[in-house]
This record gives sequence, structure tokens and C-alpha cells, in this order.
Amino acid sequence: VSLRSLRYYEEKGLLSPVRQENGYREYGEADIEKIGLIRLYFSLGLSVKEITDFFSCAFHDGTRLPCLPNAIEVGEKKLAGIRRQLDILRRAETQLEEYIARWRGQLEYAALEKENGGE
Amino acid sequence: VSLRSLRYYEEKGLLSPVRQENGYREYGEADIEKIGLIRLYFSLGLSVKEITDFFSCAFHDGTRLPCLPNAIEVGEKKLAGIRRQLDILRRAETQLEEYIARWRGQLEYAALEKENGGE
DNA sequence: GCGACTCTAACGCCGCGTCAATGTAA
DNA sequence: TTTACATTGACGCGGCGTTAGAGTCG
Repeated sequence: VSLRSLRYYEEKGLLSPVRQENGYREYGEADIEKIGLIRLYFSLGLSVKEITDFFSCAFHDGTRLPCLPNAIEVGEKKLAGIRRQLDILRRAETQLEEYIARWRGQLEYAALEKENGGE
Repeated sequence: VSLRSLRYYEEKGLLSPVRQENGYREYGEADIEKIGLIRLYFSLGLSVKEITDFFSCAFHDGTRLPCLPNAIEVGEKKLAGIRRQLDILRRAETQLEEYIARWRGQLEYAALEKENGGE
């Protein structure tokens, strides 16, 4: 986790580490844990706002049940987005494979042409 | 293709449509073709710079063969990147599926608790 | 007083979306 | 004149990388 990322999370209100007298940040265990969650959520494709929503959900006086339907909804939207992205990437993969194969073919053909032309 | 995109391509030197007397842009057939290529390359995950490289390759006095190895190299790197991204997304997909399933479970459990507690 | 660390503040990236202000065509 | 186009210019997004200038610790 880069320094800049931590700064960013804090700037966005996702994180609020305690400050020492000098102004230096002190990351407690809870912060570390939270950072892990943040990274996880980011890796799932969530945005800052969605993550803050999740957090405000999770830490609102223990009763996080009313948030569950919302979480499920957001999660499903994200899932749909991920699947769309997967589709796109898979298509790009096969396309690119074809292109590369074609280029290789052109290279070989050019090599042959050179050989025969050099005779 | 949005107007802004065309402006952007032009701004980046990917495109240079002829101007009419009034200053209006005129997109010829070659431009249209080029736009298609640009979109294709973008969809394959290439950056502006890589696309310009490809173009300077393709239009450098007909002999584009010396560019092929380069193109293949770039292509393979992109392919590797795409595959990494696919991996990440696939993981995110299953993770998210698990999370959602768990949330659903919690919801059901909560509903049952309420029923029983109400008795 | 030096080097290794920290801090804040700010700009840059990329592929555009989205205004605002102005000019031109029909 | 209105109205529907076109133009340039600028800011905004998101998740940071990176630099600059100043402070702080050992």
C-alpha cells in the first residue's frame, strides 16, 4: 500500500489515523484492518463513495441489518459491471491473439520472400 | 463516437481532418477508417502513445515490416496485461458472488429471527 | 549539521463528459 | 431573426504517481 494511497483514503474520509504531537500519523490495528477492507473493496471494483457507504453502514451503532439490502443491490450492480468488463476483456483477448498470430504470419512470409528473392 | 473523442484524438495527433474555409472539420474516408482503427486499438487496451507508434509505423513510407516485431512485442505485453486483468476480475467475480450469497443468508436469518422473536 | 524520514500542497495522468462563450450556416 | 449547428477553451472525474518545499527525528 503506497503512502499516497493512504493519504488519499484519509482525504476521502475512509481513514482517520490518530496524530502524534509532531503531527505524524499513527496507524493502529483498527486502521490496518480497515485498510485491508478498503483494498478488498477497491479490488472488487467499488468506488470511494460506495465504500464510505458500506462503512457508514457497518459502524452505525452495530445494527447493520437495514444496510444489507442496499449492500446486496450495490453488489449485484458491481457484479453485472464486472461481468460486462469480463466480456469485453475476453473479446479483446481473442482479438489480440488473432492479430498477433497474423503479424507472426506476415513476418514469416516476409522472411521467405527475402530468401527466395535473394536467390 | 462522441464529438469530444474526435477532438481528443485530434488533440493527441492521432487524427488530422482537413479544415474547410470556415474552420469546420471535414472527415474524409481515410479519417473514418482511421477512427475505426483507433477505436479498435483502444478497445484492445492500447494507450494513445502506443497507437501513435503503430500509426507512425504503418505510414512510414510503405515499409512497415521493421515495425512488426515491435508490434508483436507490444501486443504480447498488452495480452499479458489483459490476462492479468482477467484473473483479477474473475477473482473479484467469485468473491463478490460469495459476499452476496452471505449477505442474502444474513437477511434470511434475520427474517427468521424476527418471526421467532415475535412469537 | 547531515541524512532519513515525515508533513502539506499542488500538478499530472488518461479518455473522455460536460459546461460556457463565441461563431457560422440555413 | 431564430435556430441548429460548429468552434475553442476550460474544468471535472478517480485512484493514485510524482515533485516541491518545509519540518522533525536520531
